[in-house]
Amino acid sequence: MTTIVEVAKRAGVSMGTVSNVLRGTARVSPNLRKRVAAAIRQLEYYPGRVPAHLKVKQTCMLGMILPDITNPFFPEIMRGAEDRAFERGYLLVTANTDEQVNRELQIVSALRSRRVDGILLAASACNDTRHIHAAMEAGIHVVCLDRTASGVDTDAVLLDNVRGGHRCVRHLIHANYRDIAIITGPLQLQSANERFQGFKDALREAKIEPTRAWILQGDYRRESGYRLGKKIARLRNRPSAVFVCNGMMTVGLLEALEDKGVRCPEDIAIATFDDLPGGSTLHRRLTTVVQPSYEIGSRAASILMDRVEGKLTGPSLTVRIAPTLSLGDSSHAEAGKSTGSKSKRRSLTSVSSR
Amino acid sequence: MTTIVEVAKRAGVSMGTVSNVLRGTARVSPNLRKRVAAAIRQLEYYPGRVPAHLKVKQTCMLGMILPDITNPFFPEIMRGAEDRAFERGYLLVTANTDEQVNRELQIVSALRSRRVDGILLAASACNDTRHIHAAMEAGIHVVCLDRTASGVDTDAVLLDNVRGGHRCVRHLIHANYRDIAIITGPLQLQSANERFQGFKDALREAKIEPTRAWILQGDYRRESGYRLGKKIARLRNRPSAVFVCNGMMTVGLLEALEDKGVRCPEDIAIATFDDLPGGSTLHRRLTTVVQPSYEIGSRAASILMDRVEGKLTGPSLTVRIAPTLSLGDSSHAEAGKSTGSKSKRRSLTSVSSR
DNA sequence: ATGAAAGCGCTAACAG
DNA sequence: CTGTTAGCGCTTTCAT
Repeated sequence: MTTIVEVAKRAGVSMGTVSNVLRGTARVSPNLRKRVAAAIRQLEYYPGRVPAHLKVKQTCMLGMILPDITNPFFPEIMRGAEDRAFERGYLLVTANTDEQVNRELQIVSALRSRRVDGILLAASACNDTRHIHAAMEAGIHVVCLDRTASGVDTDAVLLDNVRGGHRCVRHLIHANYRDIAIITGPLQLQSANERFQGFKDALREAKIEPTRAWILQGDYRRESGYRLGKKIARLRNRPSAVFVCNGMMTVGLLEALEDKGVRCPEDIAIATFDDLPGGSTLHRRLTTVVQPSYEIGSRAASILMDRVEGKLTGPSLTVRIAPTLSLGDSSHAEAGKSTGSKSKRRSLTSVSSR
Repeated sequence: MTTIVEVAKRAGVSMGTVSNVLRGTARVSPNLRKRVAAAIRQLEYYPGRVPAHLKVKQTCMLGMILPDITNPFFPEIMRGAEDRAFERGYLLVTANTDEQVNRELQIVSALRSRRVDGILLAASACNDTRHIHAAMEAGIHVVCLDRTASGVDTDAVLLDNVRGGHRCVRHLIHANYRDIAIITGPLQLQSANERFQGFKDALREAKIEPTRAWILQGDYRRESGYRLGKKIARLRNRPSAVFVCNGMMTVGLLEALEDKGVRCPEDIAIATFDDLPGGSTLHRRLTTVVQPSYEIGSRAASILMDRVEGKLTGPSLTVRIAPTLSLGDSSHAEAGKSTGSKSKRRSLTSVSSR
């Protein structure tokens, strides 16, 4: 492997000079600069950042820990983060936890040993966050994404889940559904809890008493949507609408309903969090709370790099991002026969008007 | 930051000894070993791999270059690769090219400067592969995924595209469709070309003359599927079936058909490469050539690490992975009204029988 | 079995 | 402006 010394020798200068032209640290005479450039080209020298890191305490690598990139919610987040990172010369080291704290622990450890400058974390549902604490104490910046790590004071970029759930359910109520079931996420997860809260708020506002049997706890995964969908289909007093707290569960729910011959929206209305996998268009019949995932990743990465570079200091920040309500016809019984009407997508704020 | 020296001091041993207990390089007396362990715990010492790399020429990081993680075909590949990598102590540094060679070039460069041990590459469609050549000459192992980099002799894990296309189209023919259109991928891409080849082979076998106007070139992206779908819908002599060469374009095609009021399969049959985003179940009506994406990533990563570790030597390997044909009813006109029949999924080999 | 010491490739003072 | 030099944190001989 070619090193800086060889380049220096070849160009007949000192390694300090080579370093200087490479990094622009100091002014170098055009003459030498040219010779160095030539040597670099001839030797195909590739400056290595690894040893550099020993001096300059930066690797320009960010860890990105996600539950599962296979969940279509996350790739967009990753793109958002990557695009910002790449612009600023950072690379992303990514890993999936499958929601297992144990794995999260190993990953954090692996990232620390590689000396990443910071970590973007969509924390697994668990109260044991000692590893996060430890990392932060060691000076590694952490920005939480989508969900916070419980009991740790980090920067965070989160969706305004309460609001999303609230508006979504309110929409159902306004559309004249009053018997509304909910399929929640795993309630130990902050986001799931908040969406549930939004649901309850909306019911309370409308003075609707929540029905026990219509509160079904899922785990954000397809299987649970399927299982609970079957349960709903079998219910003697079936709700007229379901609010589903994420996209994967909605996929499962739709399968279950199809299997049971329950039609949407004729027999039951659906409104859900998350675009379904593949973008909304294919499923434009669904009414969904759309999360600006790309922006979530993008904002989080920017904050993280600002911290790393010292451009951002002070107490930790929490950014709440507003979701958007996309109106399909899964929540309008009379629209059942519609053929291919485009869904309207409005900013949530504007939806507040009836 | 705690360093190995401080640990050594604290434990009252030399840094060499600490290193030895850490890496198990040499036998250390239980006594000292215990003291070292204690010191490490007290100081919360986190061995860093960065300086280690200066001696041991390995970073245990693999680069993974994909066109776009947002394309639902890739997350599974990434999981496959990551799972294998993580097992063996490697981390993945990922980046997306958006099919732009220029960006690919920058990424390769960034990865090289971080001294990754090897690169998993789903190459962008381009003939200029000097950067790949250069990387390989510099001793960085490259394994191509899904598509090869043209003109470079690397290991590769590819789908058997010709076979997939062939079987899929043959299935259409057996189902009595003879007027078959194709929406290809970008033909400068090997995979697109091969699928097209499979299409042609199947027609030739059935002695069907290909119709010029039914050969539509797309670019694997949704928009092109939509555009070409409209074109098909407008055609005076409309084909009775379409073979679509990837999932994203099928999404577009379905949209276009819906917009034009063309029903599938009553008006036109569809068979496609790739599960649609969200898993097959939601779209189980579609007949698809299913790629074992997880396995592709998994195999590629294993080969790469074997190369890196010298467990695999010799000429470059090409693994061809067999796809699976999943029969839906999008390719059976009479099944149009079916409500929720499960799709049958058979191994391709068994499909060879009529 | 353990310690001392010489680098790995690069950066950053510091002299000149 | 340019060269010299002293590390960065760790591994790895090589003596002991």
